[in-house]
Amino acid sequence: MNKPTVHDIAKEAGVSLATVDRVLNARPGVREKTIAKVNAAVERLGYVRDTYAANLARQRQYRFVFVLPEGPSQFTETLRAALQEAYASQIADRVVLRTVSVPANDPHAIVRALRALDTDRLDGVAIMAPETPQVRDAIARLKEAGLAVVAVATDLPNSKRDYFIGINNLSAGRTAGLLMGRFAGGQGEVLVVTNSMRSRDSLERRLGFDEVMKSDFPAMTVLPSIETYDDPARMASVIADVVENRPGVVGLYSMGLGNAPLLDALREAGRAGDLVVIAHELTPKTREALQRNELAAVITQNVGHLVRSALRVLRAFCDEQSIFEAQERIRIEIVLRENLY
Amino acid sequence: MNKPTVHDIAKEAGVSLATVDRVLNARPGVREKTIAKVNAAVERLGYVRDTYAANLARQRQYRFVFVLPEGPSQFTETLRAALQEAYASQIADRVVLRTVSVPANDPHAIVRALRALDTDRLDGVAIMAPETPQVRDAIARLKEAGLAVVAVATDLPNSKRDYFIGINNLSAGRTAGLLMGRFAGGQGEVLVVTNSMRSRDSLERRLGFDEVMKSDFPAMTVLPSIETYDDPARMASVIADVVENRPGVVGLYSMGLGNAPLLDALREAGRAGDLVVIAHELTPKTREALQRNELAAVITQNVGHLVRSALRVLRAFCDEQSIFEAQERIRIEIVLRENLY
DNA sequence: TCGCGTTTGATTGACGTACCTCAAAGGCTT
DNA sequence: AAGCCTTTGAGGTACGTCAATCAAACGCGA
Repeated sequence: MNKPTVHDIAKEAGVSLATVDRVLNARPGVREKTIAKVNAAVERLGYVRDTYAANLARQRQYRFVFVLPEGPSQFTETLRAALQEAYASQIADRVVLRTVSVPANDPHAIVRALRALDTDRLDGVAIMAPETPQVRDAIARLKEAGLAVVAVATDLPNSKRDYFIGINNLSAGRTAGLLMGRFAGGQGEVLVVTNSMRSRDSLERRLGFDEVMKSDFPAMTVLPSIETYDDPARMASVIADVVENRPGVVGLYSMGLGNAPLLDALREAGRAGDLVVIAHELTPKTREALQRNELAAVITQNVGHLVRSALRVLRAFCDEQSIFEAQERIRIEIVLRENLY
Repeated sequence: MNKPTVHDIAKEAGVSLATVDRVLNARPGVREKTIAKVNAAVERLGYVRDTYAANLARQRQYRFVFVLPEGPSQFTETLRAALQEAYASQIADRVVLRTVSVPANDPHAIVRALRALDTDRLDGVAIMAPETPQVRDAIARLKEAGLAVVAVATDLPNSKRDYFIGINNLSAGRTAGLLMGRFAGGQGEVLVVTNSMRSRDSLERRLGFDEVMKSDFPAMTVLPSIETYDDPARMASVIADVVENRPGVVGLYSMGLGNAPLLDALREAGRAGDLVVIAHELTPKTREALQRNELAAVITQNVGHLVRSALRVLRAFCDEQSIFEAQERIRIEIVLRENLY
């Protein structure tokens, strides 16, 4: 009735414990025929290795580093919090975690941080950073040293990272487009704002947004993207301009970070709740705006999942195990006033 | 640098291993002062018990049973699949799982199944069943026997269950209402269908739907709920009636199970893609309908989360540990054509 | 200072797996 | 059939924790 152990396998297969061990751990010196016998016994008894006992015996440690952008952004802050939480839970079993902060938009600093990692004392790295040629090289170095490398939130598609954990920004943009079109009734102009179009995320979101607008809501006009460069004053003037000179604007899509200034500017201009406003990332600010009907929808990803998934995937790569894709797929979540949780 | 063990604690506190063990496992025969010394050492070194080594030594087994409605419903089928998956993963470490199927709408059979459970050979039960007085009593018996009991997907609010894992159906209905109102443009009539209004889920969803319709979209009219009793013919005639005699109907909200007949009937009537149709539960059928624009939105819960959460919560109750609420909260997910994953 | 009960220490053997060593048995070639 | 290499067996130690035993030290009142 109880779970079979290696001893049961040995008995069932009619071989010694040492042989079972050799087979299970793919050590050499066992005849094909014997291997088959052991595997058959494993099948018959439905044996599954107790990974925790195994890790205990093996004294396995997973030494991971998270390289994250520094600075007081809501997103990275919640990410850090989620990391803390995950570290305290069972998911971080046998994991030793460290975080390294790097200036968000300084490619050299990122590269320096990646180079500074002691690859001998490390098993895996999770990176959130924009991709540059130097970053690509630094990642190649990590891979050559035999580390597991995953990109988190922002993909590094052209580097040798093992896996990307995050949402597809093209789909996120398409989702925003579909929501915008349906909420706005398929008529009118839409303003698109972001802090910077230099980020791949914004580019991809815009692309997806436009695709859906064009195919599904041809009667709507999407205006060129406006960049605010994290400047609240610029944001305020953009909104003021819309209110005064653009009566045809019915919707506003905020693709990037910095929703707080946007929401403030809208409230100031007296247009909050009047336009269909769609933004990304669920934060205390956007949450409040949803509740006040100042935001129509927020498109987001669950940061807790992001972190847990990163840890699972890093471990899987370290153990050369396969990944259960469905579990690791990060969902594009749509949050309205009523499903704020 | 390495994780501290009980040995390190003993050294740090200047006591023996046996004493550390007594303190950590709350065994008697230790002076208050010594307990404090040990706890201080635990604090200082940041010791965390290796739960897996502990479970290994303790030979801990979690014997759980899932009581699920039988019959070929898409929802329970995906639930069973998710359970299989979870069982194969790390989450089910030291868990021995069994499922019991009961006829969905036979309260007596459910009670019989619950009574038949051998409480001596069981640590926890997860139940998905409608609440009746007899079910309440049966659950009280399980609790008296010292088992952990959680309700899954359908709450049993008046019984002694330890926890409910699932979405708030009032909020789900409100979410549907908000989507319906915005998608339909705040004008026209809405038809509401369900297989049966006798289920608490349908009642609560309808309540939430109406609340939002009334407060946010007063210009819309919500028609009385129509019950189809799982009868495709009845569904077809309902749809035919709408198409012929109800030109004012712009939206359709399907609250319950049985979306397949609904979608078939709509397609037959040539109105697929014409009405704003909102349904619950993501299945292959609803997924396909989203892709064809025959469904505007699906409101769903992630069944994988549901199952994993149930396992985690059952374990937590067995170990008298606290629950990390935020992780166990099941989200109301909104799925459109573009975020089908 | 004796005796008694309480508190502490020292030690041991599990749990399921990994990994190592040494010896024995087996098969193959010549 | 001897010699050699490959395969297998037997046994041990370790991992971190639990749980138990028995002995030793301690504190306290009389």
